[in-house]
Amino acid sequence: MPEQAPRRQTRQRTAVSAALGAANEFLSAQEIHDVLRQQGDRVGLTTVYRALQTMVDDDVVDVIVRDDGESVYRSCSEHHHHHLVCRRCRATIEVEAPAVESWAEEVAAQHGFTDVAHTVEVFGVCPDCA
Amino acid sequence: MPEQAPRRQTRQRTAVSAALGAANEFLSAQEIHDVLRQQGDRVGLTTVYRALQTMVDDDVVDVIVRDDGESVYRSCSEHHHHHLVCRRCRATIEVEAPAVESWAEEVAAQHGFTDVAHTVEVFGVCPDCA
DNA sequence: TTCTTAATGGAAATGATTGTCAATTTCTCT
DNA sequence: AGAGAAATTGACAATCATTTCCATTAAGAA
Ligand SMILES: [Zn+2]
Ligand SMILES: [Zn+2]
Ligand SMILES: [Zn+2]
Ligand SMILES: [Zn+2]
Repeated sequence: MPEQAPRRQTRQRTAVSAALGAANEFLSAQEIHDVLRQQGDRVGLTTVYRALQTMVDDDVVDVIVRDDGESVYRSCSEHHHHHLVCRRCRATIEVEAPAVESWAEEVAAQHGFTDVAHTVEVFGVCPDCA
Repeated sequence: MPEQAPRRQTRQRTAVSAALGAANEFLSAQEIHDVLRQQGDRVGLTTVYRALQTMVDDDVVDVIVRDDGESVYRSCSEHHHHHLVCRRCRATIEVEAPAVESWAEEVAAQHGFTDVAHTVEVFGVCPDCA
């Protein structure tokens, strides 16, 4: 039973959530902040970071860390999935990976590992960008 | 034919390479710098960063970005592989993932993606730490 | 040995993220 | 509606890994 922290509904959180919902790609906190500013939504950058953090904690947003170390966020479906990301336009498709799930379990078990988790991302160039 | 950049053999690069070779785990640049200092090898932190970067470019070192955005490095075998990492002691095992390789190809092809790459890491608690 | 140029390293700069804390706002209770 | 406790906000400072700068050093070819 994951402790439900109290979450108050504020203009700022609604704005961040809406911005993420409108995008199909992973966005950084700074990018979200920029989007909001251009829309006229005045939200502090610190607040954007905090809103994203709570959304990640609540499992309503996925976060991945890019090669350059910057974290990027995306509104995703709730069931377990992975991502197919275009490295040109950053369009993102959620994909299921049953073969990977079972492989991860298997290889972990073979080596006696417990409490297993895994990260899987696929990158490429999408048809539109090719 | 990947352009071979000229690489001079220096005391510093040898030291970094040796430190990585002696470790079984992923180490950050700072950690490598600390290890060298404790051994009496005086190497500038900037130089450690540069040595690691060239090694990554030359494909003799693997790098992954941790959740906190810090890059960590490890001397790995040359063939394509993935990692099973203990989140307690950080012991690392190289693993093959034929099922994952074919799945990645497949899912990318299904969506018309080309120039495909992927990242796969498995985390857990090793038998010694359990 | 001489020379060209890659390599080094200390300090300063960069840039994302987090900490601080007073002011504001949400939401419950009356 | 009004009061009050507690969560939230936001401007600014602080942190911290990594990069940039640049003058000095040293590897390797001739
Ligand atoms: Zn997702
Ligand atoms: Zn490896
Ligand atoms: Zn362990
Ligand atoms: Zn693979």
